Amino acid sequence: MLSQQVAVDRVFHALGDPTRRAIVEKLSHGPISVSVLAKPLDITLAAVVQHLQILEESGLVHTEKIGRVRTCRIEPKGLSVAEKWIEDRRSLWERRLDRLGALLTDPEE
Amino acid sequence: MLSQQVAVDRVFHALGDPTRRAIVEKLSHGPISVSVLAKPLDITLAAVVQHLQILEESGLVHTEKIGRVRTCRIEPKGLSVAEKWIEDRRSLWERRLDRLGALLTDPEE
DNA sequence: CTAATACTTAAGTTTCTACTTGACAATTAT
DNA sequence: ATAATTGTCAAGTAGAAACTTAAGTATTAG
Repeated sequence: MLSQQVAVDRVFHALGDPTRRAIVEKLSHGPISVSVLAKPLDITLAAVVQHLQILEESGLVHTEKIGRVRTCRIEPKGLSVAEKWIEDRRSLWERRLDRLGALLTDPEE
Repeated sequence: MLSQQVAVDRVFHALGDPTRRAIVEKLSHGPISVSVLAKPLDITLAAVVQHLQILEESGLVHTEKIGRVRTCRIEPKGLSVAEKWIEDRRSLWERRLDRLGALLTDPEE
């Protein structure tokens, strides 16, 4: 069971790179092979494969090799790790503002 | 007017670093000064200031100096840039699955 | 006035990351 | 069988990023 901390680290590290985000963007339109993925990205296929490894380890992408073709698709659970982290921060911040507002309009402590 | 593309790049780059995420986490509990922020992070104050510059340029954090103390607080708009990017990917992916499901259960094209 | 606090800035170091090259393996097409 | 396609792997390189050190500035406390 991978700690949530580590999962968050990996997901945000993965999304920190613009090329990897471009890959996720592409895959959000549907699954495609590694070479199709690589074509518009002006880096070598080997570099794309390295990005895919990071994306897969982070849980953002799932890949499956059939014959000589590896097909890649988005793993929505990966994205939700990042989404949850953000929402948690926001909710803490907003709760704090609420408490502060309550204290200002209704100062009974 | 900062292009949305650049904003997304900066925000995800900023969130890609664990120390900067720790800073955002701390700040989500309320505004604090640079030195208070630095205390639990075993890096020098200078390093923290450098992270804060990146966080501020990305729009995730706002700081204000009064006297000799710089107070830092979260800027929720920054987080929403990241949130929106994620939600956009997810919605594309889910729409695609819907179309696919419709085609399977109701194949009239 | 002096000392302590709270940063700020610049420069240098180290560590990490993305990328390339080149050789190779497996699968599919001719 | 041979060639083309699709991807894999390891090693090396260049540039970016994180961090430190050291010296300096502005503000506040004693």
